[in-house]
Formats: sequence, structure tokens, C-alpha cells
Amino acid sequence: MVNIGDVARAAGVSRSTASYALSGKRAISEEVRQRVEDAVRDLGYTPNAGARALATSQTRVIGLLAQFLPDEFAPAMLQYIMGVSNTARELGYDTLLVSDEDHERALTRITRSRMVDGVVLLNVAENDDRLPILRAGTHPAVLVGVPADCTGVDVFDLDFEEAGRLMVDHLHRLGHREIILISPPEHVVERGGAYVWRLRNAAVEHARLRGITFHAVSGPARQPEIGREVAALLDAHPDATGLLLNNEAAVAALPTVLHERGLRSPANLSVLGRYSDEFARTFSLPFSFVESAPDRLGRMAVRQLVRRIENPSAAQEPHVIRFISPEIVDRGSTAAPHRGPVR
Amino acid sequence: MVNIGDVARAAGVSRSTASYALSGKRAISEEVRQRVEDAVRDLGYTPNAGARALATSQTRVIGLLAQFLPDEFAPAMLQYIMGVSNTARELGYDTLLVSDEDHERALTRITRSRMVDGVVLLNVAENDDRLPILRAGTHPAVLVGVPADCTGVDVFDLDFEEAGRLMVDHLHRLGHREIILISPPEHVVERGGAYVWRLRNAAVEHARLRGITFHAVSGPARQPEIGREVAALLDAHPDATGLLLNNEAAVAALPTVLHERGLRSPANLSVLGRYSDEFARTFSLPFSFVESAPDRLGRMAVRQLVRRIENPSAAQEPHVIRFISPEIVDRGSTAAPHRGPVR
DNA sequence: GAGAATAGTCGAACCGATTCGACAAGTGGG
DNA sequence: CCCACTTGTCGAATCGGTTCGACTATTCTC
Repeated sequence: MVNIGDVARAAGVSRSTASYALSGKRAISEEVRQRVEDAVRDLGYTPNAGARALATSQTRVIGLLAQFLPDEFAPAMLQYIMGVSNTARELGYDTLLVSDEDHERALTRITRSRMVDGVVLLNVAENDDRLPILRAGTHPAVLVGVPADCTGVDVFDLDFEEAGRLMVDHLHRLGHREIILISPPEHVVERGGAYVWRLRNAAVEHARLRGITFHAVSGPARQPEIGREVAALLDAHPDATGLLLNNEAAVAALPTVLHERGLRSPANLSVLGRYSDEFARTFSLPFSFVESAPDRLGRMAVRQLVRRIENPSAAQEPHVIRFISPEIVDRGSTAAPHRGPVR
Repeated sequence: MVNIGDVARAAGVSRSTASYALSGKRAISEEVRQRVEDAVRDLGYTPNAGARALATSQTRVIGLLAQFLPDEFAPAMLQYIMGVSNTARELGYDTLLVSDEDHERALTRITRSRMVDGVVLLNVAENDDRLPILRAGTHPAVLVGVPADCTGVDVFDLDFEEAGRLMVDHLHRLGHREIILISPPEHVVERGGAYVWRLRNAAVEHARLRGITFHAVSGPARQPEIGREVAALLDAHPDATGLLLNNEAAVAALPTVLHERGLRSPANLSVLGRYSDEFARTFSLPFSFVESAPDRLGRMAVRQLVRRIENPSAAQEPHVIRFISPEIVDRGSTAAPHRGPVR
């Protein structure tokens, strides 16, 4: 394998000169710089990442910790991963994907061994066991998802509370007075998935203020159970005219459920979901929804992480919590409720 | 940061002794080994990955090259990634995820800089531009997907030709004599997605031998276009009693299409797809299908890659092309065709 | 025209591991 | 009792970069 010594010899200079010629950290005559670059090209030189990491304590790799939880909706995960990975690459970083079951050990491993310059954590729980490890170390970290204690880390997420209010208000303005909200399974909450109750509580409270009859339930994240659950809910609340979905599996199941009962949206039921544009497109979901923008969140997270990594003064800046504002993508699945029962 | 020198000092031995105590590559007295291990624990020592890579020329990282092509069905990708990443971790490797647009440069970069010990390529095209780069280098590589020229690499894939025959035979045995096959878009073929024509050609040929009227078409991989296309196809071939799907988007669209036209499977139409079990579960697809086993393929690929990396003699072994045999998962969406037209 | 600053280059140290060869002490065989 | 061998340890070299300090030659300033 060709190393910088070979390049230096071919260019007739010392190793240090070759290094400076490539990094530009000291003045080098144009002529020498050219010779070095020619040598690099001729020999096909690429710096050894390990050696460089050893010398500079920088790896230009970020760690991406993504857990694949059996009852969380998997396809959404890919978009976060893509957002992170693509953005990292644009900024000159590679992505080390960690899907280890034991995230705490994995985190310790990749940071203490200095495999990465910083980490992005997905699927952050309210009391996430990974956070103490992070705080004990010195690596910058950015979270997607909001823990109870945000000290020492930067946090990005959709504003789920605002999303809850937005969804309720949207239906309220159209005239709906009885609404169902389907959330992810209760054990997602127990595991610390704060986005579930954030949206729910805000929605419940807002509905109360507006005088709306509100049924907040959680449903399984798996087919076909969720399909049956959705059907049962529609039966149980025949007067409900609006359906809010914070459960992607429920969204995926809904078209079939509606078809089977001969219901149409928005004629018989106004439907408003919370998921990503990509998800909607892939499955041709005909429902209006609040965009959850996983790619955008991934992008913001990496941008901030790289700032912290590269800007020594940024390390001193206070940590940020940034919520992106929910926006409704109108697909025409909401309308004023019919007067009188249509189901 | 604590290094092996600190450990050695704490244990009262030399650095080399500490190293040997931890690696076990030379005999070390039980007592010293214990002291070293205590020191490691007390100080929280984790070897520096860069330094180790430099010294051993091994990184214990594998590269995973996954392209996210705009018209290929994305959710399937996650399962390959999970299969690879989880298996790698089980075998003691981390995964560097490369989603760079420019895969060729990315491949050169991660191999020549020795960031990885080997690579797994997903979504391999028939004349894949990444292969020459691989052959020019010395890193072991494993592909998922079959290129025209397999020299120098190990290859794993579903046996798509056998899958095509299996699907045709399955319907033929039930008595079907007119069948539609929907493949991915033609430009997937043009880009080198050999699995498309492999399955199609085998199916066409097999249908010819069996005297079956066979309509092989390609459809878009996007909603809602694919839904319309499927509907149009059913209209265009009213006598077709069997539908084969090698296009995941078409599968996702089918339930709605069937509902809209009041068709039921298998009463009016026998349906047989080709996708993964996970995909079927997530979207509650009620169709029988040939399991494409992305997790299993990812697992096999990594196993073989690690064998090549770790076993110096394995490097000499001839390269393998291994096809996994397609198997039908029966969901009851195929049956004997009705006599006479039912649609 | 002297002294200071600048440009351009080099040698050597360093980052943190692994590993080779050397060596001392202990063990066994003839 | 001597020699060969094994066991346990250490010092030093090495992997391939980066970077500091030193040095020379040139340019600038007053």
C-alpha cells in the first residue's frame, strides 16, 4: 500500500513537506505542491484513516445509533438513516451505523475507542440510558427525540405538542365535535417514547378547551391487529366524525378498513395522520397528514453535530432544543362533518 | 484519554506485557493478567481504534454500500441493512454505511484509506461500475445481487429464475391458463437490475412450455401510477385468472385496486407476489408470496465476508455464487380458477 | 545596509496500539 | 551437572500519518 513516504520520495521532498503540501497548513512553493499532487495521482495515494485518526484525534466518522424496536414502525427508520447518512457525507463525514441490541455498550465502545467524532441518537427515550454515558464522555451528541433531561446534548424533534393542537384545531374549525385519536401502543410510552403522550396530552387538553368529545386510545403497531382495532373503534364511536392517527401502522391499515365497511373519506370520516411525505407517497395514502420530516430532522441533527465537532468555540455554546413546526399536507381527507349520522 | 501505557503503569508492568495480557498471544502469569484486567476496569480503558488499525491493518469494520435509488422500492432496503448490520455486530464488526451518490469514489475512499476490512454491496447491477474498483483493490467483497461477471467476489441472491418457474408452476397446477406478471419499471432493467429479467424470462419460458397465455408487463414503482396501471391491466386481460407480482409497489397498491372493483382473491383472481415476510406483515398483505428473505441474504453475505477477512486461507478459496431457493408462503390467495368469466 | 519578517523545507517527535527479539528464571532429560 | 526448552517479561521497532521547532534563503523596512 502506498503511503505518504512513497509520495514524498516520488516528489523528491520530505514527508513533512508532502503532508503540508496536501493540507496547505504551511506555505509551500507552487512547484513543489504540483509535484506532490502529481505523485499522489500517479501512485493513487489515499491517506490511511487509522494513522490520520491517531495523529489528529479526528476520524471524520459520526456514529448513528438506531435501534430497531420490534413494535416500532420500521419503514420510518430508513428515512432518518438516509437523512443522517446523506447529510454527513455532504459535510465530509462517513456514518458508522450501530444497530447493536446493547446500545449502551456500543456507545461506550465507539466513543472510547475513538472510532467516531460524535454521535446521533435516534429514537430517544424520555429517560434514555444512553445519555449518562454520553455525558460522562466528551463526544458531542445530537438527539432526535426529546429526553426528560437535555443537558449536555443538542435536541431536535417535531413539535408534537403543537402537532396535537394543530390537528385538533383543524378538525374543530371544520365543525367536528367528536374525534378519535389512535396512538402507538402503550408500551412505547412506557419505554419512554415521549412523542406519544406529548401529542396526545396536548390534543386532549386542546379538545377539552374547545368542548370536543375526544377518545384517545392506543393501538398495536402490528398488522393485522391494528386493522381490527381501528374497525372496532369506528364501531364503538359511531358519532365520531374525525379520526387522528399518530400510529403509522394504523394509517397503513386504514384504507382497507374503510373499504371493507364501505366508508369514504372525507364524506363519512375526516382523517388526519402524522407521518412522513415519503411514507405517504410510497403507499399512496390518500389522507391529509402532519409531515414528520424525518429527513429534515436527520439533516438538522447532523449539521449541528458537525458544527460542534469542527468549531472548537461551538463546543462552548449552550445546547439547543429545536422543534420543527408541524405543517399539514392537505390531501383532501378532511371536510365538514355530515349533519346527522351517515354511518 | 487513558491508553495502554496508563494501564501498564497501574498494573506495574510494561506496555507490551499489558498488551499480551489482554490479547493472550503470549503466556502471561495469572497474577499479572489479573492485575492488568483490574487496571483496565478501574481506568475504563478501551483500545484506540485508530492505533490498533494502524498496528494490525485490521479495523473490524465492514463497509455497506447501499444506494437509495429514487424508483426502487425503499422499505425493502432497510431489511437488508438490518440483516447486514446485526450480523456484523454478532461477529464483532461494526458497519460503515455508505449512501454516497458517487459509489465508485466512496468505494475507493473507504478501501484505500483502510477504513474497512471488506465490503458488502447491495443492489448490484449487471455491469456494476463498482466491481472494477473492487477487483483492482485487495479487499474482500460480497455482493447481494448478481452481476454479469462474478470473478473475484462472492455473490448471494434469491434464485429469481427458479422463483419465476415456481410461481408459474404453482398457478399452472391449480389450473390457470392465462396469467399476468407485473415487473418493476423497465429502467430498472436498463440500469442493470438483473433480477427483473431473470424472473421474467424464466417465467415466460416456463409458461410457454406449459402452454399458458402469459402477459409480462412492467409497471411504475410509484404510487399512484402503479395503482392505475394494475387496474388497467385487469381490464385489458379480463380472462386472466392469475396475477404474479415482482413489483412491491404494485403489491402495496393491489388491495385498494381489488376493493375498488369489487374483486376478491382468490375467488376472482389468484395472486402470488415476491417480497419479504416483514413487508407482508407490516402492511398486512393478504397474498401468498415468494419470500425474498433480505435479512437472510444479508446474514449470509456478512458471514462469508467475515470468513474471508479472518481466515487467510479462505482468501484462496474459489469465490462462491449462492442462490437461495425460493419458497412460497401460503396466505391462501391462490386457488383453482373459476370456470367461465366471473369479472 | 542592518535587522526583522517571511517563505519554504526538513528532521524528529508524537499519536497508541502490536509484535519481534532478547533475556532471565525455572524445568526437565540424559 | 549441563544443555535444551519453556515461561514470563521487557525494550524497541513499527504502522502512517501530523506538527513543532529549526534552519536557510529571500524580501521588506527604515
